[in-house]
Amino acid sequence: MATVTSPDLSRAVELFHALSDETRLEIVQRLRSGERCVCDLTDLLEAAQSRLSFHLKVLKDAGLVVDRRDGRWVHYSLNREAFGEVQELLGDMKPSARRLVVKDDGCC
Amino acid sequence: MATVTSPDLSRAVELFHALSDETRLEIVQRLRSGERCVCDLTDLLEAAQSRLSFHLKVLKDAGLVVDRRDGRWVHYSLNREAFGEVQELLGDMKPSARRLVVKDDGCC
DNA sequence: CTGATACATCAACTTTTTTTGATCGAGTAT
DNA sequence: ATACTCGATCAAAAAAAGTTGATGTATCAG
Repeated sequence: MATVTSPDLSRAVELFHALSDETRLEIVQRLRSGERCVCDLTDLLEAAQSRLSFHLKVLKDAGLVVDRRDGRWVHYSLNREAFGEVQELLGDMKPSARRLVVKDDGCC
Repeated sequence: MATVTSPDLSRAVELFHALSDETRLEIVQRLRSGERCVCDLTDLLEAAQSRLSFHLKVLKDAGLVVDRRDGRWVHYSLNREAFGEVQELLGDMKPSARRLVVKDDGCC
């Protein structure tokens, strides 16, 4: 049971970073309904192909999406596990319900 | 019931962005156990005061932390609500358990 | 083989974010 | 008042992230 008290902050940073861009969140939205090829996404988002490729790579590197080659198309889809990972991280970060009171003898 | 299908992506971006930095996540960790003044944090994280001030502002603007002035000290603490908001967003983003199959007549 | 299509990658450039050091204001203590 | 501390803010510099257009690679069609 990893608490976020010491665990890989880097991993959390990577995941949150991947989710901190509007284009990437739009991609995620589109993928919610199922897998899509890049060409679909360029149409749907009206974005340049190299731009989408860039963002898909960020998402893929973070593990949030996976790709599947099919002939000359590459289909991307969400990776349920990674999203679970984010939720878990978040659970660890949330202030505990009954939070410890820090000895408040004056301050500093 | 807001699905992430149209809702404020901007808000999601703001929240995820605030969480996508190592220094800020360290701050969040420290605050888990209760409120802290900036001076505590500069000690704990061994970071320059203006640097912490900057990151605290990012967290505060996103609503993830709140501050409370007490004499010449300012105490920061986590805002449980905002973390709940992130969890909710995430729930909306996660691929649905049984995901719709997109008509896959060829492609594109 | 030749041409076309889907996508990745690269380099140059632009924009945004982060760091640093200095300065300012408010609150305290003497 | 004077001096000191906590912390916000600002400007300049550095670093990181994103965009764009061109080129490369693989696959498919003819």
